[in-house]
Amino acid sequence: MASLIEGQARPIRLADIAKAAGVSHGTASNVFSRPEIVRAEVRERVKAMAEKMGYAGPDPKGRLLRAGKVNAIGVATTEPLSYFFDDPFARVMMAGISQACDATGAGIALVSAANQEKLAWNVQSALVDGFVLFCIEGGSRLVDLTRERKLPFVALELGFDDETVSAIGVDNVAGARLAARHLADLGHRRFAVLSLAFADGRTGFATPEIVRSARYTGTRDRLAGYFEELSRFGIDTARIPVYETENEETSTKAGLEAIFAAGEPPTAILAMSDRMALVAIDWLKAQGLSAPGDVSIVGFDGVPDGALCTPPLTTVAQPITEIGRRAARMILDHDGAVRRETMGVELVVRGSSGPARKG
Amino acid sequence: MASLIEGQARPIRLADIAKAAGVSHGTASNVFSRPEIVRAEVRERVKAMAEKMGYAGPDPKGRLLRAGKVNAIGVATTEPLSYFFDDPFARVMMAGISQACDATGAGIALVSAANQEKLAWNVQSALVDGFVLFCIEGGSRLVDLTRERKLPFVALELGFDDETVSAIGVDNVAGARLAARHLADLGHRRFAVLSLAFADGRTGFATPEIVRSARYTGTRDRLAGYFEELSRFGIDTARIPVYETENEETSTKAGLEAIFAAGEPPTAILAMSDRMALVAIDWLKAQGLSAPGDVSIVGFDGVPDGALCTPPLTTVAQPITEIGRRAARMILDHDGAVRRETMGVELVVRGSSGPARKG
DNA sequence: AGCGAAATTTGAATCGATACAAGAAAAATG
DNA sequence: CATTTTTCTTGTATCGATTCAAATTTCGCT
Repeated sequence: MASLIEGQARPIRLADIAKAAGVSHGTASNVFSRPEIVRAEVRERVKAMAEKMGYAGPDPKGRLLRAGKVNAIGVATTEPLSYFFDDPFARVMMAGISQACDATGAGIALVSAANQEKLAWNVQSALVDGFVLFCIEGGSRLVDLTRERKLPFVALELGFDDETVSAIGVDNVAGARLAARHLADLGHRRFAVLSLAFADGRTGFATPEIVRSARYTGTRDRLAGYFEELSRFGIDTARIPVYETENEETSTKAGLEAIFAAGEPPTAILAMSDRMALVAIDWLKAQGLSAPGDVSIVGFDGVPDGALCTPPLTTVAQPITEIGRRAARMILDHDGAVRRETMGVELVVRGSSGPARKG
Repeated sequence: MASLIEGQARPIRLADIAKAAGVSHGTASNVFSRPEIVRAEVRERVKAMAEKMGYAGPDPKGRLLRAGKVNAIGVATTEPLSYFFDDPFARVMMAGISQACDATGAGIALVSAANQEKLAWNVQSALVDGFVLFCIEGGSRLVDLTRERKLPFVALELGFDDETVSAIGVDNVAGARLAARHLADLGHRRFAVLSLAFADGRTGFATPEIVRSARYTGTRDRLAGYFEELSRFGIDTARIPVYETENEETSTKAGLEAIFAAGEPPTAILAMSDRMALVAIDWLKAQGLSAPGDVSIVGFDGVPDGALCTPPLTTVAQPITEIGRRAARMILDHDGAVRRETMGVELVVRGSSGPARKG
């Protein structure tokens, strides 16, 4: 059976009601966008006609072309869209972005795609005034793609050396040092590192070679911070296993297995993300090991979940919400300048780290 | 100081590079949208010119007007945007919506506003092909506003009698009965209800009068389900306090205080949302009462947080993700028909409910 | 009634692309 | 070399509004 929609040939345009009401395009437009400059009588006549003809109001598609501004910012990632709602880090970040958008009445467009072609298309065709980029796996490609749009954009997590792109991130070296010092102070001497990616698509133990040629400087900086600090305690960092994961469960578990399979197990794990740290806590429990009894763990990020798990996670907390707010504001009040901001971090000591076992 | 942006008079258009490359609009357009039909030589010439002039590629604003389809669905609420990332129920729902969008490559536009005028404007000007409406507080206004756009939309939570709007919800009566029976079976006889709103902007104990004239039929149905079932156990439902909250912390605590201040305290609380149930658990702990020792609690929704808290929450679980997926698909493959779907619910018994204390 | 000022209304131009019928050029065929 | 095909290219119309200078109407006042 034919639906109501199919009945009407095509949607009513502003021009249609203008003609029907016997006024010009311009006046009809004014009735909706600046009603105060139209004579009351005419205004009512046009409105009545619009009502009668079932006019849906000025179509934003038309307005947009004329006005040029969408009043929305795009948030893009190479992950699927559900990442924004599943990942705790992303959620907190989005909350910050939301706050800034709420304050100015701007909207948020979520942009993503599983595969490369679609990502390109989605970034190219997103109706936004600028982008906030979640630079995780594949971040550099995303930056290149976005640059093409010639719209303002901010990369989150400062993962790039490239000084020409605006970015907000944290002091990775300082944060990593905080974590390392905390564990060293507790007497730990045997460490392992669960690392984020140094380059796209890698997984497994990272060689010094890989570290040196890291594309993601954030990862490199965190490792550098760990090592610098541990060196000061006389620890031979060359012997510390560094396992690169994809920051999710499977590869993190693989990393833990590899780390604990090889020789003398660590008494402390430095994880470059809370996500990996939380997986590690679960994994240890499953192995019959206790945290912090047998192994201490310190994460990085400061996601809320870390406070809720058992034991609660010691971590290097980033001001995630504030980063999100600032990123959104950078787009919203964009002035053409490239800005690179570095935020401070804070060590939050909770239950997952404790004194090293004697012996 | 003048920025680079101010330097160039205005962004380069497709027409500009067409002229510069000595081809027509049409050909230039084809170079980008259907490169295969343009002779290789010409194609390269145009592309080179585009590159040289710093053309950002076809502007989606222009394309949109011509094409008509945005390829994005709007998700709207009367709450601030951060609601989508803060509220556990919303998050799970959004995950479902995201999955459907990922599958078809569609984008998601988040629409909201704190105040009424902005809400109207944001709904009117959202660049989307349809809406999914989170009908919470103020949902009916949102529906009215959205209807004006004459775009397909789906109301979540079936909160309306209005049979002309597409909606997806759950069988509230059946779900409520499940919860009530569970507690009655455990021997409870003194109940209290933490209720969602019956109408906008109300808070406090609900009179039969208020219940009768409920605008939100979802709330009414849940209450009816509770009462029907409890009646079968010979419980006088007229004596059960029903406190209407705004489904957040403050008013829920106020409700608990009011309930426990009045006469004989309940041994079981029926909460119409997990959110309220979780607040109740915390509140009881703070009062030195234990759940389920002193008071049993059963929630409604089945958000993941409920499984994690202490004690874990017994609740009536909705298939939230599936609802989200279906809602998004309704918009994505819209066919003009009004659809109203009712999903089943499931009682998930966890630690927050236990046998009633003797005496 | 007549005149200038103020308030409205008009209509063409513009925003930036895509679609398509028709024309032109190149390639294939006799 | 003429003719038919095939492959490209062109130019115009269209998508749906907003803007703004110019034209017109209304109004207040003498």
